[in-house]
Amino acid sequence: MSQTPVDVDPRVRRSREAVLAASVALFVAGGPRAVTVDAVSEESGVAKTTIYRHWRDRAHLLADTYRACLPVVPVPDDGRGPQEALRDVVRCLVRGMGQEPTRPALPHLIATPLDPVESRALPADVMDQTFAPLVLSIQRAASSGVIPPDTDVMEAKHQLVGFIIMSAIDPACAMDDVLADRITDLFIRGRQGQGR
Amino acid sequence: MSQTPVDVDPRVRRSREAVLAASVALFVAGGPRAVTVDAVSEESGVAKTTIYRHWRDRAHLLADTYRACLPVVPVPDDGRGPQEALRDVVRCLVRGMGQEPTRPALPHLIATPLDPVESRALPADVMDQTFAPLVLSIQRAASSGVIPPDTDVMEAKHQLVGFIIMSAIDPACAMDDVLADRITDLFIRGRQGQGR
DNA sequence: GTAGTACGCTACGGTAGCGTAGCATAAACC
DNA sequence: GGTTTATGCTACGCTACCGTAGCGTACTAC
Repeated sequence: MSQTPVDVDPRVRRSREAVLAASVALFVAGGPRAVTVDAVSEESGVAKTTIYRHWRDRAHLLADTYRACLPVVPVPDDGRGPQEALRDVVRCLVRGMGQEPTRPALPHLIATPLDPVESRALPADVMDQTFAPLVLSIQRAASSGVIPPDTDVMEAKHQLVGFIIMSAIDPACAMDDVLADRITDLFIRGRQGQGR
Repeated sequence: MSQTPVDVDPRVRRSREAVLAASVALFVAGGPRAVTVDAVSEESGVAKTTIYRHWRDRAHLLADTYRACLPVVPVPDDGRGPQEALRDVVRCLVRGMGQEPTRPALPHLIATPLDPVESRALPADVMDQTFAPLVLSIQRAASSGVIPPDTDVMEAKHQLVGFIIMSAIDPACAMDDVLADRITDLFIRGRQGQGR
């Protein structure tokens, strides 16, 4: 639903894109609560009735808006070894989280799925998909010995994701490869020491 | 405003506590949006008019509700050295974040201050106060050499806070001293290696 | 050029929430 | 016991938002 096909009536295409752009802007600025159909209509210049011709109700519009705010992280190619793969994923994640519209939307991206009202049309695991490549990389790093083989993958995920997200929430923080590599290094070094 | 004095009309005391308990429950269950004056009135059994006799408007009620959801973390006593002080603070934080009502409210605690509508009566730095003792401990750890003296304190804060918060958001995660100490150890060990 | 279709506009009905007014009741204080 | 004060109750007016209906217009495709 987020991907509008190309071979479609250009009017439809235009409307859908305008609506989604407006709703993303509103979500970023004010969270799910700000994404009202009336506000989206006003902001986008698309009539409210037209919005309802493309989305069943507000919940479905919000679901697409939510997805549009998430960064796309490619699965690691693993060609140059597990450590480099992990490094690449963290870089992508840091860059993705640092970009518009993800960065300013981040707190809302976290809270929305927890809201029983706002999350009505949201699949439970939308956010997880974003971090799936990271989890994969952690598993590979563990099974290849870059970090201990008995590493608790979920714990490691919390460690990395938490670091990244908190950095992204801090507006003073530069979300670049320097930070990404630092996050990766601190992570690996902490786990390479003795003990589990 | 969150602390009702003891030497006050017991009716006032009762009303305030019932209202706050109800609004916290609603906030936990559904975020700031669920904290409507009507819902709080219904849930608490306190008349809406009475609520407005104690809180100027909904925004002020929500501000007190928000504060009531934050854990209180004592400043480290530093008697047994900076490393143990850091360990203690992380333990308190992990325990605090793992408890009701903080844990289930966490996503909303993060998102609410970012919402221009909901945060109307919220001071900008309410959340920061919760982590102030941690920042202090990190600074002491740095100046005493437990971690490198040129440590970026804010970065270290993101690292620790992120880890803790992500763990608390995962309902499968046990928020106990074992986890706290692991977080501290991974943190210190990662920073003790060579390089900054 | 013509048929089909997407769109804009206006006007609804319904609901939920905010904050207030006025008055009766019950509890606390002395 | 009598006064003060907090509370409960009902009923408002106002606003914002949801989702729909009907009709005329403009664009697209062929």
